[in-house]
Amino acid sequence: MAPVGRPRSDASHAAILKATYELLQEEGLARLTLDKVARRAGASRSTLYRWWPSRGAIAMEATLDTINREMSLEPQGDNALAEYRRLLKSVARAMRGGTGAIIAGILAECQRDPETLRLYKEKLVGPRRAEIMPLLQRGLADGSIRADVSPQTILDMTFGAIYHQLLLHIPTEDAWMDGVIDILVNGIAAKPSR
Amino acid sequence: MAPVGRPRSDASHAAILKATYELLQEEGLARLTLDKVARRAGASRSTLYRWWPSRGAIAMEATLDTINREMSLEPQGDNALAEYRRLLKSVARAMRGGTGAIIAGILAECQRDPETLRLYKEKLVGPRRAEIMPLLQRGLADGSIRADVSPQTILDMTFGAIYHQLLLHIPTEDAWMDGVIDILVNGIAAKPSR
Amino acid sequence: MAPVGRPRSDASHAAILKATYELLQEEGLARLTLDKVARRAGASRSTLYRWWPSRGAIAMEATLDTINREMSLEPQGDNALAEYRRLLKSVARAMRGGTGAIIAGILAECQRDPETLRLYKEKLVGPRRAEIMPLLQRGLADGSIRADVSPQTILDMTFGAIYHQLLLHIPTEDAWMDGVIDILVNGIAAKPSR
Amino acid sequence: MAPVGRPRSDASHAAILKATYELLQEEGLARLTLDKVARRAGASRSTLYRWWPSRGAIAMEATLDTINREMSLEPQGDNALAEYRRLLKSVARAMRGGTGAIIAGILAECQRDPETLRLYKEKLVGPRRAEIMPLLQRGLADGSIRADVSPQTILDMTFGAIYHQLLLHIPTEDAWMDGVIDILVNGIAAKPSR
DNA sequence: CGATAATCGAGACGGTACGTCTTGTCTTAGG
DNA sequence: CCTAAGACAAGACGTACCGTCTCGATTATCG
Repeated sequence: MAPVGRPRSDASHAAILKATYELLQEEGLARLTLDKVARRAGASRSTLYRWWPSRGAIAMEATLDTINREMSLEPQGDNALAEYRRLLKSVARAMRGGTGAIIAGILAECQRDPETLRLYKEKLVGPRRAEIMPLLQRGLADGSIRADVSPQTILDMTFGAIYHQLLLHIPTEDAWMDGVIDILVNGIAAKPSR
Repeated sequence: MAPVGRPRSDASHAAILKATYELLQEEGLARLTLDKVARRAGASRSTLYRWWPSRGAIAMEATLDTINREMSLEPQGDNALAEYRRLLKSVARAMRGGTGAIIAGILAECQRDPETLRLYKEKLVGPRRAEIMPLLQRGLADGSIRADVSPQTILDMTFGAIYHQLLLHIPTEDAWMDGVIDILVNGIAAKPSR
Repeated sequence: MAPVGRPRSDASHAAILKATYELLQEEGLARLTLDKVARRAGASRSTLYRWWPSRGAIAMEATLDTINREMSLEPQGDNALAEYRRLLKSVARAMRGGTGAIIAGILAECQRDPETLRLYKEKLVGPRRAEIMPLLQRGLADGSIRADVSPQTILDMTFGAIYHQLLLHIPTEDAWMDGVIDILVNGIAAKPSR
Repeated sequence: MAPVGRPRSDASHAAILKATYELLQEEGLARLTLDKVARRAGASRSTLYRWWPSRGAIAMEATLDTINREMSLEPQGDNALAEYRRLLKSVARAMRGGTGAIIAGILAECQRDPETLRLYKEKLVGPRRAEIMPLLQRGLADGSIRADVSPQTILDMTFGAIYHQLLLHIPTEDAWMDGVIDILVNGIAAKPSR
């Protein structure tokens, strides 16, 4: 049963997300106003408020595609730790671009608006972790990762370190990432001989 | 050489910081307005603008005492790693209170105002790290910490993990902190036999 | 061609003018702030700024009705000079009330804001003069006013005298007005026998 | 008995008046702030407040010399009306320059501050009228001015007309002034034959 | 086909905070 | 006692966004 009334305009929806993403790259989330988005998208402010609960929500949806693409990992046959190492370096690299700044902005927005935080956890943190988790599970299963560490904590430390740099506007250099990974892998790797 | 003109009012200065701290605890930095601060402090807005460059700067100064007190570490004679472990748990504990939320707010403010970020690094991150660094240096010196890890990176990972939880509004439970410390210490500890 | 967007609120518009007029009577234009107007009118400051370029403009519009009503002249069949005499006394009388003080305030505001001066000439001086001019023209036509005086100058002198008293906060008493009219009429009346 | 303490600084006093006069010419009374005066005069704001009750008072004192000089009339042996005519034209001419604008500003200021109005009447209107009055008295005495007109009213009309033009920022052209004088003199001149 | 209903744009509305400016008072040190 | 310097409380200014609202116009489904 099709809904009654004029259907939602896909063109408008897309234009809004496009405008938002452009503005995010140009000025960052802190300087983003819904009015500027609406004007650039040729939309009206009411349309924005109709479909999104908050500025953070629009920013998140506008960035999700990019984020997912840049961070995505096609699993390769290596052992878990090697693969994890490769993954982290690709994440760090992705974060050096504009995407890192956008995520930092979203994280900041989460401190002003609980709804944005909720969405952030649901749409960004959750899926990302769900994607990586199997890798760590595999490591736990095959014994390459110590059995007594929580994979969640591993992820907390990983993303914590990366995001902390982002928030301080310090680029996540490869060398730095190597250091982090080194400590991390040493910390979680099962000790062969004990 | 005595300064000319009416001297700065200590009473006003103190009242402003007090009012700011109270408001930070009650509503958080996101809801803090200079007007509310001025009104509660019995000060005028111009006085605020005279002495502080931004909202973030006031918030930082108002919180610095508390932060420094809560995070301070009186060094004890243990070995470096044990002491570090104790330190981190005390930090995590401090962050569970209102102070954690305030710091998360400041970190968010840093994303909107470069000056606040500069002050944050200078007044908060710098001193804190300078305070802890000797501990890690001691560990490096006595061989309890692997010689090939950067103490800066250790701190990045430590605070990164803690602050990441803060930003996601997840309390830094003792058990979680134990897990982090465990990975960290294992990751940085020199392996006795290899 | 119907205007697009939400239409202007007449209620708000009226409430603003009403509030302005009340405040003008209570405290005068010098003490009038847009904030007080907005608050009393239950409007927002942005609405005021949207529709009026300046404080003076609001004050003028708010007073125009009253001024026009109080100064209006229903022409009577007398000869021109007699009618002019009656008109001036009615104007002087009107100016003894609060309206005179308001006009003095507007005239003062004109010295601080060119736009207000422009509006004053366009909305107040112009119409008023246009209304009176036919009377003087009639006098000129029927020979009761000397042909070599400019009606504009007559008006300059008339209103100049009255407004000068207003600005010095000297009530325009009937006796004084009689003196003015006497000089004026003698000065402009055609001499029958020469 | 000599007064105790540091004597009033004439240099400061003079510098303040000079700075005020310059600023009045450059920007007008409406844009004049005591702060700008103090800064340009190298004085402190408290010194201004010590010696003058208001902005208007400083402006008035700063302008009085100029005004008195520009408007001054050295009486000549003509008959009263001819002399009055000459006087008015000189006043009108003086008012075409910056002085006219300054007086308009003072008149405006009088609407916001009663003290300035009081001073205006006392220091400016009074002396000026006292200076001209003998002229009119002479005319009354020698019968060239009608006995039944009040000299005060004559002055009201004269200055009223001139100031009204000033307030509307209309230059007091010689031709216009001639028209005014013509009406006035005709209005007040004793009719030889009746 | 016409009624109904939801969407869209435009833009006005009441609010709130901003950062700046000016006012009049005060508190120093020093002449 | 006066002066320069300058801090202070107060409060208005004009601007910028916010989230809501009220329109006319558009575009679909359903009777």
